[in-house]
Amino acid sequence: MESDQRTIMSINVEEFLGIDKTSIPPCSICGGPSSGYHYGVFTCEACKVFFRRSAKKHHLYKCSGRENCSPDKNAIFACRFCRFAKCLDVGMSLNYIKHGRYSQEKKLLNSKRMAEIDLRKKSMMMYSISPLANFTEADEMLIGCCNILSDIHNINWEEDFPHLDCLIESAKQGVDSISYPIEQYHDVFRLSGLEVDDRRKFSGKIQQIIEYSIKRWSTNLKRIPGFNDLTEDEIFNHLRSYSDIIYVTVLALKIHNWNEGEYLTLKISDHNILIPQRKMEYFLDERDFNMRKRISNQLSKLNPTFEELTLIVMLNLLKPNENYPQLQYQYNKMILGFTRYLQSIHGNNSTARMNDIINFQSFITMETFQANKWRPSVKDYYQTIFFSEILKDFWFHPSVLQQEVTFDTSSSLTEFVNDNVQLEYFNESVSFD
DNA sequence: TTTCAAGGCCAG
DNA sequence: CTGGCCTTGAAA
Ligand SMILES: [Zn+2]
Ligand SMILES: [Zn+2]
Repeated sequence: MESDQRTIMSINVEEFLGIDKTSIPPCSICGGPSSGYHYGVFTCEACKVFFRRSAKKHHLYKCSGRENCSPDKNAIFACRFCRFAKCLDVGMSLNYIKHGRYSQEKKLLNSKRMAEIDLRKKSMMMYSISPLANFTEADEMLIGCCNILSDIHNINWEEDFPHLDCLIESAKQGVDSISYPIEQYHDVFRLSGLEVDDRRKFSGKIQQIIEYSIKRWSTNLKRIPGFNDLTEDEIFNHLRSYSDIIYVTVLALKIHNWNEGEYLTLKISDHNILIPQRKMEYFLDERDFNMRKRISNQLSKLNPTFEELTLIVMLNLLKPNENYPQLQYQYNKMILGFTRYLQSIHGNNSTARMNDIINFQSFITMETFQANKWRPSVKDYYQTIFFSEILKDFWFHPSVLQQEVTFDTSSSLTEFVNDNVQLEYFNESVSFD
């Protein structure tokens, strides 16, 4: 009954998607923000008044260059000759003046206005063509990130794990042997160093694969612009803040599958290790166990495509922070590329889908935040079963457990933010303290 | 009524 | 001359 709805972040997705109906094409002359449709063309206030004055008085502008000057980065057109020339070229005309609100049926303009229609088309083309360069980059970013995520999981098992059969067999034996609750196992081990079952046979083998996967993440992420000047250690450090996101990919790619009856299925190459839930409850901390199931449930509701999965991952990994400000640009590209992907798949419903995805992403952030409260208490046990130095460092490094989870309003995702769309989290039973 | 550009005003 | 802001009035 108590539907736990939280508004952690409210965002105007319309604006974020750049499909806000009130948004106006940029100034066709200088590229700055336009103030509307002036003399037949979308222009800014400055270019509007510049054109009017220039067209009314016959100014004899001269170009000191080669009559092909462009506005500078601040959208300031230094050369009057070229500015006026561009106005004419784009089709500004004192004869084309519009008053009042826009008509629903501009297409029914009479033939006398055909000239103006052509000019308008021209300006509309400028509007739609100029952002394309950015879009191309953004699309490439999305495709590149998808490829990287795919490459990470495209493992040549024969080459990298020549004795995989043995490894799997041993892991299965370990699973079979699990027969005591964590407390008993851990108490006995702590006091006497004895193991009441062979769970370390399982975890020890699995940790080899996890370590190997982390390595693959680090090396492949290095291919992303923004990461390529970082060392692999730096990427590793960055990555360990996002182990829950990595787990999302593990679930999404069905490497872990909680949805097959009483078993958790662990898929490694073409081997399946079936772990009865009861044994899993003996193996994982209860809160950990429950969290993983919750994530699994939410994820199957979302049922993301591979591209969407890529976005969820990159939304986290590329989140700009003070250490890596260079990620900002890549992050923006990613979001733009993904936005276009969503629009091409869902059309008008892309906003709703984007909401679902952002909700899911925030759900994960919230889970991580909650989990980091209890994780220190299970550190001992987990470091017993996952004993390699790399994994100790990865899961239980102090910086991971102490990290703040912020829903910061300065991220570029929320820069586009406004408070029109209320996001709803957890439409069912997930409750926090 | 509301929307939206034209043109005036004025400081820089 | 430039350009932000405001008033005015046309059009839907
Ligand atoms: Zn302009
Ligand atoms: Zn010039």
